[in-house]
Amino acid sequence: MRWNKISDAVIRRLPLYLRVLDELARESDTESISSQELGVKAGVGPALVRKDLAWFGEFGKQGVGYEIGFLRDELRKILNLDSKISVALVGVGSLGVALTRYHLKRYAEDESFNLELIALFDSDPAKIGMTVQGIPVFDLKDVAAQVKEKQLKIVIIAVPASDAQEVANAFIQAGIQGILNFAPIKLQAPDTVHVVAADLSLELQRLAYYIPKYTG
Amino acid sequence: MRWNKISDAVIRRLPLYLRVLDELARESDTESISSQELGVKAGVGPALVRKDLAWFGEFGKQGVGYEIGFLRDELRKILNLDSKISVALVGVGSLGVALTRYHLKRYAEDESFNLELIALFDSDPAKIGMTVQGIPVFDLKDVAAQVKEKQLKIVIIAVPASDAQEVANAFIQAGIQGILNFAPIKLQAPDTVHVVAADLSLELQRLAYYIPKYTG
DNA sequence: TAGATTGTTAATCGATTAACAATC
DNA sequence: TAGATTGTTAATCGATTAACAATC
Repeated sequence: MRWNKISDAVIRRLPLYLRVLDELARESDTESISSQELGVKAGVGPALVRKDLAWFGEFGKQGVGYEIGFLRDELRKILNLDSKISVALVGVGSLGVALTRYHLKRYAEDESFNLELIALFDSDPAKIGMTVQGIPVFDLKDVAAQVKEKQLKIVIIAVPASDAQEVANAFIQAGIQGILNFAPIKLQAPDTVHVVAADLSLELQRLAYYIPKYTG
Repeated sequence: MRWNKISDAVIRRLPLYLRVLDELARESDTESISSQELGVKAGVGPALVRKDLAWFGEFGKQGVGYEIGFLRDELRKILNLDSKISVALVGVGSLGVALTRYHLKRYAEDESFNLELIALFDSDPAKIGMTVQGIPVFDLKDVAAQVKEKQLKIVIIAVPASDAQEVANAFIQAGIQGILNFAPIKLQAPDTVHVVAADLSLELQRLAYYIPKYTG
């Protein structure tokens, strides 16, 4: 499936819809849901819900709404979550380990979270060869070989800012497709590689703007 | 300082500019920077840089640009980062501990990261009374008292999704102003409390969209 | 002064919302 | 059939970019 140039604003709402549908499929016994209801649960207007979905096909029935299980399956397909995607994580420090645990928990609990963390990387000889939560830690030197062998598609970067670009380069070179970056720097990458910034400190600094200096 | 209704799109670029200016102040010996150069370094168009800054005042000189140290100081004031803001974190699991370490590192390394983590919370009696990286762990029952006593303004939520809303309610009740939420649920909060979602699994699912099924 | 760059207004672009014919 | 709700087009809203007079 290939659609031409759908806005990122649309794409970031799809996992939100998917989460609502997963929950409904689990906990509700209703068969269908209207754009109105889905919008309320996702925090989005009903017209926007319909417009977002309409980019990918006609999934609803007039007068009825969307069949929950069907729409969930379609969204999984659209998001490439209908088959497993292999994920790596680099930087087995406390953040890396915590993210590994977090990831495994999401994988276990959320049916639509079809991203499987199967390889960790570090440069510390004391860590290489270990397993963390059952996942092996490889030498950073083996990135190229492992990306190829394990068909790794996405890498989570949890190394210090000073190492992040170099590490990213190694994975880009090896043919990774997506990067989730926790280091507080802007990574340079070709247009073919999608980079998502998870920059905690920027978010906190932004939050500070909304804190009135003198409360009360 | 009070400006009326400046768009969130503007606010989220300010910490980015501030980061560039901090780096320039440290590593460069030039006095000033043009909107052109600042834009390149922040990944933003020059006209947008000027428009963003112009919301808050006239900080530049025609024909010259912006004086780096001055603009940095002004941005710190605008973002309320010119004086310390007290931050709490709840959920002293592996993610909470990792975020604590991450936070302390940012605080030590980044001059403009004036958000000080001074209190941790958990409900596990085995953790209450401990310190993590020198920061005390309090009982969740003491939220109200500690928020008041320590003037806590922001809380980082790193508890399981099932507990997140309840925990958020306790902090909201106690008068917290901002929440950074790592739990994979949409928190309900009054308009007076600013909530930022740090939802790792949504970001990864979004990234999956951009991964072509068959590579090569 | 001449060249450069700001702050700001007008033009453009893109995203959201409103409205409604089609139809289940 | 009558009521409800989709998919889609048109209207609105908001954000970014272009252009340029003011001025350092």
